Amino acid sequence: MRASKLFFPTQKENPAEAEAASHKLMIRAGLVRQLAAGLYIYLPLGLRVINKVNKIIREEMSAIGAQELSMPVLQPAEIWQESGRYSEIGEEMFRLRDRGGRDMVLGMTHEEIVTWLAAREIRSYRDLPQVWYQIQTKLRDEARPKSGVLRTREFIMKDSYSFDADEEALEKSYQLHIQAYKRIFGRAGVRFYMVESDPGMMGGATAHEFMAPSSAGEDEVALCPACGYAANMELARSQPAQPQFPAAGMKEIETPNARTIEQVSAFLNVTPDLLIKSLLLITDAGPVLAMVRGDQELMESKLARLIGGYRLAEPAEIKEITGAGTGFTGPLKLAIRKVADKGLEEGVYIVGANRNGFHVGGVVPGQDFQAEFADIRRVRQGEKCPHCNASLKLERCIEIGNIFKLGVKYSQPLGASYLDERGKEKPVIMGSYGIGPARVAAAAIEQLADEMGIVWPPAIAPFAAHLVLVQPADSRQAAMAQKLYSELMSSGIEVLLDDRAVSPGVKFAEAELLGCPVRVTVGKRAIAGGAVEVQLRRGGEEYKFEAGVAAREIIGLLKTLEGEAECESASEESS
RNA sequence: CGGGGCGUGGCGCAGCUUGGUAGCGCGCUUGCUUUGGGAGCAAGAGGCCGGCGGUUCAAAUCCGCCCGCCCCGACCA
Repeated sequence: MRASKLFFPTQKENPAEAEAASHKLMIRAGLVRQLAAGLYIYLPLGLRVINKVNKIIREEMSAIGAQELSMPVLQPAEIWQESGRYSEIGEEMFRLRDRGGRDMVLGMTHEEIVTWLAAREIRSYRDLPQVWYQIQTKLRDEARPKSGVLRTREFIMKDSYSFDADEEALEKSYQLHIQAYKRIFGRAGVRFYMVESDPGMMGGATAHEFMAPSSAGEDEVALCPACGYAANMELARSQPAQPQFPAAGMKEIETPNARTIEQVSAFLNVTPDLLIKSLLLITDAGPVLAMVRGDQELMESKLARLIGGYRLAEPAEIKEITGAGTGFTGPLKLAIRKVADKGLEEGVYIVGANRNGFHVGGVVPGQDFQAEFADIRRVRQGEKCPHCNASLKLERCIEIGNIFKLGVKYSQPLGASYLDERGKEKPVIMGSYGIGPARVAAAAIEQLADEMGIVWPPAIAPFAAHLVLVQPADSRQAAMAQKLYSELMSSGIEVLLDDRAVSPGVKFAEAELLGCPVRVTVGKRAIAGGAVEVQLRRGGEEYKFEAGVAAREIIGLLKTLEGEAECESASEESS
């Protein structure tokens, strides 16, 4: 491709609305343009990158026997009513009506549709297993689109769906996907972790996420550097250090005006980990008291899995339910549902007395009050791994892929069943597996970019080589560049030839901004010395190759680069 | 949905407090020069100041409503 013909509107300055590095650079390098909140146009360079990612995905999906198909984005609401998600999912789903007045939706995912298909076409155990996948547009009316291409309302997604006869076979499909995903992200050149995750609205028991470490990410994961334990914070576990507890034996303590954990601990001159933080919450089923240790925080998603949706009680409600003002809430003599963090099962604590100006010391949970004990606290950096006692590390990540064991969540309501060897009808056991190609590209930018611009992993770069023709008007330079260009192209190397009549500074700066793995310079030095200069975008290493062998050398260099750039799973790297 | 910020040529911004001629840098066009790190000189083009309404002799500027975009939080297959 000649730069003089390529549409790649670059910008020197960062766009005002961009925050994330990938967002700024994708706009500056002319990869994307924003149409509206969460809606992006992919320009030629951006599309090339997405297509590279998709090509890797197709190869690896095909390698595990998955078959590509395509499904409608516009879908009848009926199917979503049958699965139950029409009412479960709120405003996040785009809903509309066709001219005949039928309720329709725009697909945010395709479990329902693919299961509808399976219900009609899979009849026998002989038809199983199947893995079908699609790389298609999905739509979600996101509450808050953000960070450029990382969270959008319309996006391309690879989704695959496995259909198996039983749990054992599902496990096999699941493992195959894990392998494929590791190969895909590895080849794409992004660092990633595979972590345990919350199945959420997808349903099912087991789920994992593939997480690319980046400060631009929205998720946080807990990682054990020793045994490899890795989990999304939504369900990560830990063993916190236990403090020295005082003797048991309840006694009321006067704590005038000491309401917060800090105030009470300062007033009584004890560390916050000897207190219990009691939060009064309101659910549809009435008030719930949630308790965590004074120095810890409630992990709201963990609690929500246990008690459903909730909100904090208003001061008036606290007064009404506990009989005291805010800051003196505690579990004693309170006849409502109580959930205490598992870490509180042992120890002796100070709790609110449900009486203004008082706390109660020497309280033994499980003895002085009853509660459901469950893991509802937020894991903190440095706490001990639940498996091996090493210190956990917390890291922000971009979710680039996820895999779920769905079981019969969709096959049952939508009637996807088969006849087994004995002629008995059984539900198909399903799994679902997603990858966001745009997130993979953005994660690569986040992880590798420098002050000058993007640094693409070779496998997903829009071009393998960026050939800078310094002075197109000089016929000797033009001829040398043209020859090299043709040689590389005929060997299947994708080259961007910068033949524009702009100053050299612009060409070099833009080559760095675009981030292709190697830059080849043909200028007056190449004419004088007979050798072209080659510089690696990543690391900046420079080479000189004689004009006659330059093409061959560059091809060899690219091959080496691609091999080197393959990322192992980041978690395996550390173990 | 709650909280905050922003909206002025294509991009980045100033002007708004204290109402009166719309400005800067980059980019763009033309010409000449230049050509290994975002070139120089000269001449130009380009803006219903997000929208509607109000106050005023007069509104980018003051007031009200609305819209859009970004950030934090809630939400998130």
